[in-house]
Amino acid sequence: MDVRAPKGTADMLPDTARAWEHLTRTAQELFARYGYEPVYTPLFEHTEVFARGIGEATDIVSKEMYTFADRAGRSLTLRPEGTASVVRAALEHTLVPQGSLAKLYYAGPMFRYERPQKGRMRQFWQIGLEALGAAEPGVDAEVIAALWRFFETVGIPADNMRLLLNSMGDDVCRPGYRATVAAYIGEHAEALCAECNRRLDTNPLRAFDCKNPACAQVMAGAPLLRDELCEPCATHYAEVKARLDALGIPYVEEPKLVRGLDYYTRTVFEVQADAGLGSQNAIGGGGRYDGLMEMFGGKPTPGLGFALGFERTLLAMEAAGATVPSPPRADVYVARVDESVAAVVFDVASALRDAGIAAELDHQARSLKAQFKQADRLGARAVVVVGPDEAAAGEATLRDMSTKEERRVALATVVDALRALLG
RNA sequence: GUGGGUGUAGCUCAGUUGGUUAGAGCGCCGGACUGUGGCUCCGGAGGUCGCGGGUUCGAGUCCCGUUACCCACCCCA
Repeated sequence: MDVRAPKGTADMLPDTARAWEHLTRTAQELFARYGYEPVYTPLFEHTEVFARGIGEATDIVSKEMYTFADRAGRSLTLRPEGTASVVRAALEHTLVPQGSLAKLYYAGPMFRYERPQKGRMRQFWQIGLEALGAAEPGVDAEVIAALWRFFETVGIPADNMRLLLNSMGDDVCRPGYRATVAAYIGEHAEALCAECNRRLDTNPLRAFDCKNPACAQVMAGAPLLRDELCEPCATHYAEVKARLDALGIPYVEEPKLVRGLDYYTRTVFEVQADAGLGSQNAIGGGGRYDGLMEMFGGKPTPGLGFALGFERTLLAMEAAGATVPSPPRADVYVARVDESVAAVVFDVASALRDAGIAAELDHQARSLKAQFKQADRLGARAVVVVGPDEAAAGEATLRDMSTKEERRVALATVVDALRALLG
């Protein structure tokens, strides 16, 4: 049997798992302050949820989904992102009745069949947040602020990040702009790569993302949506920027920022961090999707959200020297001099644990010296030693690891004595 | 899907123009007048040299294939 985890997946070993718990805990505390509540949706959905929500022509749907048939023949897909599922759940459970606002966040694994590289896995972990029901620009600023503050909170300095911002317009102004860009591409077909030409019909705006130097040069001269937004979109965009300015959150307007998921409208944003990352430098991103709920058959409901990548965030944190808290693994180590007192030691450790004190003991009949070394490694502040002498007297020796002071206490008072010692 | 790089002890890596029992550091275990830590010293365990062919008297060292991982393109968190 091959014991290696499947390509593109990774076991979250203790250090990484602790980091994940730290980030999710940080998200819980921070997002709660912004009024968001947790939500968990299934790891797989009917394929249609993603196919229609994200867009048939997108890379994610056309070539990166883990799609399979279950035993009853249903076509299911492992979620490649979280927004479509949350919106589907909001529709199913009417989380956004007329005039209300649903503020939700989630955390968990996502799946995309891609070639793994630095910061890109087939199973990767995201924390995301969605605000459904509000069209006002203030929500855009709130969501972006939550994302930005999250990164700052986990220790990525603002100087190491940059927030890219753009508006993609809406149903009123985007179609016209799209046609304009398509026409522009048509005029410069000769100078553009095959991929850009191929996307002329499906998604011409993606040509702005093309890293082919020739394409980039041509697209640099293309008309910008920013200059052709309809009045409402232009006003909305200006308002979002004003709110961000007021919050003191720095952003860079990036007219060429075009997200790869079809559902985005108006505000789109991305946070990039260079230090520690490879070419996958987007640690978080998102945008507004005012037409998504309707696309699923619901009433027109505005909304927006973001997702941030756990693995990439961790890389950026490490590069910034940010650390994950790692509490001592044991407050107390209960050591035994020989096997004759194994039962006594076990009882003492159990009593400590029942009393809420993290206690560890030896299970391998190791030497006392080895037990002390272990106590040291675990960060134990005290060691309780029990040997034949102590056992015979119904006592234990209690050693304060920092002062090296030792004293004998009755077994019955060990818990209280340690409570006092540990403070 | 395309391209490049790398696969030697648990981890990070050395291994000379192919030549006898494959090494180091860290980690782990044990010991330093035998019931005690963080330092130091000593000792020990631990390796199908990714896998399969081939060349050769002889391959970790050369050739071919294969597989895994890494990085990049692409795309995205």
